[in-house]
Amino acid sequence: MIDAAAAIFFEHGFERASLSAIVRRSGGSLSTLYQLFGSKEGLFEAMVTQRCAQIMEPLTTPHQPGQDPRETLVRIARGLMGVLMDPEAQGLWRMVMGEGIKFPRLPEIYFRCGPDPLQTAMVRYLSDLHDRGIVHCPDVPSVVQAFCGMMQSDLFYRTVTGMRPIPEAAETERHVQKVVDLVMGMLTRR
Amino acid sequence: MIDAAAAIFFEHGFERASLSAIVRRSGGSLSTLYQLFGSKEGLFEAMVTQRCAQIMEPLTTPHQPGQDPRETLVRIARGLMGVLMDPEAQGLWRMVMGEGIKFPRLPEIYFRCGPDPLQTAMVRYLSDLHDRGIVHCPDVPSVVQAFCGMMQSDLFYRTVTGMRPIPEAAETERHVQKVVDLVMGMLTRR
DNA sequence: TGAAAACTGTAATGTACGTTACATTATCCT
DNA sequence: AGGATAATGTAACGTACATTACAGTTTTCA
Repeated sequence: MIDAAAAIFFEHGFERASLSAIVRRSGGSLSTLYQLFGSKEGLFEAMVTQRCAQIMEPLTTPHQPGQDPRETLVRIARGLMGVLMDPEAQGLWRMVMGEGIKFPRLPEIYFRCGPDPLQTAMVRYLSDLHDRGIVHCPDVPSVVQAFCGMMQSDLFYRTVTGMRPIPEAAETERHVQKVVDLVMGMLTRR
Repeated sequence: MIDAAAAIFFEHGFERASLSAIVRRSGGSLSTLYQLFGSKEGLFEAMVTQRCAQIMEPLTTPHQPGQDPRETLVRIARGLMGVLMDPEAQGLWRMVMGEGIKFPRLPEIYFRCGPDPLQTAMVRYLSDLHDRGIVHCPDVPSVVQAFCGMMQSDLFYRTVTGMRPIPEAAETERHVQKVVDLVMGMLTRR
């Protein structure tokens, strides 16, 4: 039933999504829906909570400090790119941005599941590299911020708004390489 | 009347905004609204079109090639930051991201008024500096993308979703300086 | 097996709101 | 001034939909 809710909510938005449509798709009954979630908002929150954890899960994998830094960054960037270009994750993003003011718990859940773990893991990883003298980076948080910001470029915004289709793998890979190049420049320069 | 529509739409979103509320606020009459705009969607589009041009206007100012590059970048970054942290612009952003799928004309209008002019102007400016040997930058578009991406950091996302209040001027200025530092690093390095 | 709990289908209720109709009033132009 | 044009106020219409009520059915499990 949460799957059906996700599909309908992500496609139409909160207000336009009708509970009858969700029930029709999920196969359950309206009564059970109210039994389980209490209200439309309850179902919405439960769905977002579940999907946040599920969609963002690839972003929480820790990084082994022994590997080549560039390869590690590329791996992280590819994982992030995969999430950014996932149609369901894009629906979730639109929900968080569009309904976040009406539902303050949405941004909380989103940041706690996605950006926060990714950024703390990256800060830990890069700080470790810096401490061991492998890279020189006096301001790790800023570099991590820069990395995340650069990943979410026009490519992402134009896709999430439907202005262009999901890009080919080659195009996302080019973007990954470009961002990692720029970040590596920030790490090795003096 | 467009002012009232903007206030109500930006605060509540398209579906939750009621035409009666807009009329009550604007002082006009429901009949005139339909006379002028034809429907709720018509008013919405007219409002977004008007506000896009108005809000994004500071981003379209051209740059004099004679000035110090860093100062120019700081000036651009401050202007962009001013727009990003403007409550009305944030409402517009939420509309474009949240309702863009239902209203494909919204992203079109938005990109044409905001990101597109800013980026082409910056590309022109930096290419000129490169051609004249003032900076070294073989891939200007990527640097411009990086600049725009870094400006829209967590600071912006957490503010636009209501997770934190509009930041103090000192905080935005720190962010401006940090981004410009990183971009200058991309321009001068080898 | 048999009762308790959970699930289902359908109908009813209430409400909010977009949209239209229409009669009335104000504004403009020559 | 006076007719044409636009603006206003109000009421009505229709619809979509969240929510509840209730009676019937299935599942669970001891």
